[in-house]
Parts: sequence; structure tokens; C-alpha cells
Amino acid sequence: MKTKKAGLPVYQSIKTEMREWIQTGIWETGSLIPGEATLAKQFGCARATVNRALRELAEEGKLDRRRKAGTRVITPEGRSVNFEIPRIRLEIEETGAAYRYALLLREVVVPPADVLSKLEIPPELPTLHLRCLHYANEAPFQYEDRWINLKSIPEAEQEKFEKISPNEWLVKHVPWTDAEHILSAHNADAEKAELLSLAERDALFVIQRRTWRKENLVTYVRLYYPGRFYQMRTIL
Amino acid sequence: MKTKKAGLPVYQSIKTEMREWIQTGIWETGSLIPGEATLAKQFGCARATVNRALRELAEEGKLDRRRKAGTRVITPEGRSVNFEIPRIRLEIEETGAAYRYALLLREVVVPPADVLSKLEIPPELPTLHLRCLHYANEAPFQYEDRWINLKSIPEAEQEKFEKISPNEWLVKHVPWTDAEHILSAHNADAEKAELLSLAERDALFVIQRRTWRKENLVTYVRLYYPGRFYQMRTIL
DNA sequence: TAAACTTTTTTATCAATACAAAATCATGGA
DNA sequence: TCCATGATTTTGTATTGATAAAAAAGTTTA
Repeated sequence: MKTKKAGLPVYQSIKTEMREWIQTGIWETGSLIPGEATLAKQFGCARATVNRALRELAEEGKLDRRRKAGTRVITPEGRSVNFEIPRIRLEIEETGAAYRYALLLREVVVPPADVLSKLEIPPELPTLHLRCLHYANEAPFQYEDRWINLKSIPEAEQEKFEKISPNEWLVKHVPWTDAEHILSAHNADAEKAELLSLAERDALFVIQRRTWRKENLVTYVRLYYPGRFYQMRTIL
Repeated sequence: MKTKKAGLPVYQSIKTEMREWIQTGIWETGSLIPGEATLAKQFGCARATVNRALRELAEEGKLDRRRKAGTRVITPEGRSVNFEIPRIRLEIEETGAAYRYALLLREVVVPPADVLSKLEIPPELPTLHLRCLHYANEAPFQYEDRWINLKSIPEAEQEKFEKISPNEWLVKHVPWTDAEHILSAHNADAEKAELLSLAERDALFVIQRRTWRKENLVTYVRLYYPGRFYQMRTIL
């Protein structure tokens, strides 16, 4: 049963062999597979090695493991897909285009209701509101509408954000621990259409992001991209 | 330096402590951190345990490890975000709505140029083309435009796809090994608007997916969702 | 000086063993 | 029959010890 691929770590070749067994149906979905001890004997290796292979396959969502209950093959309910959301400046400069940032609005106000519900703050609490545009070769590439919780980040009130974009400032000054992303598609209203040099009702690709440091919500941002151009892609 | 949280595995508590050090800047980004042997001595545990903690933090993208070069803290270039793309039927039934599937078109034709380039097949090769609608409580929820490579999956030509949706059939019959996803926003043309009960030019959330089995491309699908309603969300 | 080797450091993997924790299964009593 | 409980099995974690592999740093040679 041993398939020693030259140079490959043992636990790796065990993983690929098991993946094969799962895909070809040698190990049927839903069925119990042999225990670690048995497999270790079959593969002629230590249990710890089999354990690592099985553990990582479980992390990949191919196996379900429970103490005493054993390990079984599972059919994934959905597909787990990993996307990279690049920093806007890098995203633009990577294409060779020149990056420019412009601040459109900076105010400290009480947010409207729809934003309030996202911010997890008591109503009436003034919050830093920023609107800015990111250009690629002088063509508008992303419109950013951001709220920063001054209770979490009081230092932000001192920053003008005229030279540095909120994102870069935050990355530099505020280490975050958790984030939530929501992707959706919307029609551009008149204001956004003009800012992004689009026609009204053109499709926008929208990323909403909330960022926390420990328990405190730091910032809520809506990023608008012209939908025709923007694509997020991934290969598993 | 030990912070033994009751019940937690040692490597876990080491991980959370190290995460802390990274976030608070005790370990500066870019800087070299102590070697495994040193850390093991500090934590009063075996080197293998420290190794597991470091390895997993590296997998999470917080550390960069190289033999001989040591381990250093890295600033992530972008954010890696994991989304679950659920199977459409489950997605609908989970909300309590009734699911219905309807086949609109089934033909074997030579694909148009834009699809050809995605399919990685020689031109003039007839391919199975399917269009279908997925309803939630009789309201159209997703429009699916799919191409299936008959060279990879000749069995598909025998299937009518009147009762079972292409996705469910494929999941059942064709184990896949790789997939590529592209997300974007588009304006609905007249045809799609009518199918999805939308106004023309309404924003659509579009998922394009290509699926391979080993080296062979199996299927290319475009999934259209009404953008106002559809949201993909994740919490890291 | 520059290229080719060698040394050495550091991480990567593996094995063998031990104990912990969880969950099933069987057993016995109410 | 049903529930509680304890034995047993299986995975999870940790330790120790050892070797392999990678790559930087140093050394030698042409």
C-alpha cells in the first residue's frame, strides 16, 4: 500500500493517497474509515504521522473526526472559497497604473440609522465619517465610504486624512483582531455614478467590512467598485 | 511567561499568547523571533509543541518561516477571507422557503467565443449547454447558465436534467479536484431581468465557477443573483 | 574577485510512547 | 423500559529523541 513519492514528506504522500481514495470512492462518503492505529500499520509509519494527515484532511473539510466515534468521509455542504482582498494601493500599483488618493469629505457626526445598526454604538454618539476616492491612472477605481468609531480610536480625530488614506492609516495604527465581510451588487445612484464616472444605475460591486479590535468595533466601511471591471478571483 | 489557561491545549495557549505579542507589537512586524528551541525553554514545553503553534500561525499568515533563516512576523499584504458558497437548494431551504427547480434550455452546441475561452477546449467541439432557474417560494432566486464538457463527462449527455439540477447531478456523479471562482457585478439585460422578475439594468451579483477533475475542465457556470438581495458574508 | 564547496544553524519531519478527553457501548439497578 | 454509570475505544495532545533538508554564512580554490 505504500506509495513513496520521492522527496515528499510521508504525511503528505499519505494525504494525497487518501484524497485519491476519497475521490475514487474507495472510501465511500459517509463511511467509517479505519482507525489511526490500523492505518499506521498499513502505511508502515507512526500513528502521529497518520494523525497529522487525517487532521489536515479534516481541516480541509474532507473528513469528520470524533473521539471514539472514529473518522468518516463527508460530502461538503458547500464550497469553502478563499479570496484575497488586496490593499487598494497595491491592487492598483500592481497593474502598473499610477495610484492617487483624494479625500472628499471629513466630518464628525451622528451616523444615520442604517450605519448605526452596523456600528454597535449607542445612538447620538458622534462618529468620524470619511468619504474618499481612489484613482488608477486618474480614472476613479474605488469609492470608499467609511465610519470610524472614535470611542475605540480617539487618535483618529487628530488625523486629517488628506495625505494618507483611512485604510493605510488604520493598518498602521490599529491592529485588528476580527473582521466581517459582506459582498453584494448594487445599482449606482446619481452621486456614486458621477464620482466613479459611470452612468446612473450601472452595477457596482460592493464590499462592506466591519473590523474589530478585541471586542471593540473599530471601523465600518463600504467599498464601491465599478462592477464591470472589478473581479475577485480565486483558485482553490 | 506562562499563561496556562485551564483546559486549553498547550499549543493553543501558546498560539493565543503569541498572537497577542504580534498584535501588541511586542514582536515587531518584520523582526526575527527567537528560535524554536529558545521558545520551548521559555514556555517550558517540548520543541514539537512550539513547532505546532508556530506552524499553525504561519498557516494563518501571521508568520513567515524559513529553514536556517528563522521565523519572522509579517504584515499581511491583503486580507484572506473565507466564504462559504452554499449549494443552492440548501441555501433556499435553510430560510424555510420552498425550493423549486426549472430547466429552461438544454442543447448540445458549439459554444460562443467568450465561453470557449473559458472552457479550455478546441473550437468546434460540441458542448452541453444548460440554462435553469432556481426558485424560493416561487420567486426566482438564481439563474444558472452552465456548460458541461462532454469530453470530460460523456455520461452527462444521457441525463435530461429535468428533475435534477445540473449542480446536484454533478456533485453526485463527478468528484472534482479544483475550482476557480470569480465574483463580479453586472447589469441585467432584458432577458435576465425578465427571468429574475427584475427591471432591466438592475444589478446582478455574478459568480463564475470553473471546475476541474484532475487536469480536465468539467464545467463552467455563471450564477446570477438579484444583487439587492444576495449577500455573501463571512466572519474571520 | 568570483565561483564552488563546506560548515553550521534552524526549521521540518518522523517515530515511539504516554496520558488525556470524549463519546460510545454495555451493564446493572430502579 | 429507561436511566445512570462505568468500562472501553478512538482521537487529541504532549514529550523525547533523532534525522533530514534548506539556506545562510564562511572557506577554499581557480
